[in-house]
Amino acid sequence: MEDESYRFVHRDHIVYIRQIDDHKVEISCDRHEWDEIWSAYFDLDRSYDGIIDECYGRHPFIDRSIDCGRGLRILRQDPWEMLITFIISQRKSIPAIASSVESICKKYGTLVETDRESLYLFPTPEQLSGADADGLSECSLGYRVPYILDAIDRVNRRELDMDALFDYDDEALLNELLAVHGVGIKVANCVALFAYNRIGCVPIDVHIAHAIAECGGKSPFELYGDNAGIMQQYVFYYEKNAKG
DNA sequence: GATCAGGTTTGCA
DNA sequence: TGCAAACCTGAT
Repeated sequence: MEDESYRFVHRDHIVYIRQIDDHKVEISCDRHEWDEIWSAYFDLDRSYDGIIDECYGRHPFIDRSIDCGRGLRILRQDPWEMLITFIISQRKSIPAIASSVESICKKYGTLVETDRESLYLFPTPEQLSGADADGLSECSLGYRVPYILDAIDRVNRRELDMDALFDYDDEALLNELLAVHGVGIKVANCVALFAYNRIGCVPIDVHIAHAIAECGGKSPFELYGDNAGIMQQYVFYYEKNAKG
């Protein structure tokens, strides 16, 4: 934002956070909303320092990634939004993904006025229930349109209950997600990790695959059990941003 | 104009 | 079970 604060949106909640100095931040919401919504969203109950202490020293490539990515956290984002967003993500660049998601928000989502700006929320399954192939095509979704329609249909028919999936174990959760047309193993793991906080799940995209190849073709993530997904995040950041 | 981008499906050994 | 080819579309 222009005043250098960051905006976060979770369902119909919006918060602005601005860093004041190394130890202070300014937060736009009240204590109650912070405790009810944002504390969980930022995964604040989890000690990332503790996880790093536990994991550090097992593999040189991972150690290097941790050194570059210290401070990263896995957000607990909305499952429905993550499902649709990661279906869209396949064979798209990040700017193209953002553009498509923005188009969907603007076309189907609710307009919200905060004291700083107006923006469109990500549409609920109900709001998308009226979407058709022509409308979705206008969001530059290409061959993903029938995938999105299947996801919308499954949720609105209650064949897929995004909230109920919180109670499933990892394997059952992945299987439910994989049943959606256009959802493969990578997208399913992304939703599991970034929406359901399954930090043992490791989405393998081109960057992670490249990292594994650099490790002689043997996945270093097997060394970390339930924390493998967090190591994946450090490696992803390292491969994409910090390397070289 | 060709190639690629945070994959998945489909078809065929 | 395993491996290519095909797939929409915008960016480089």
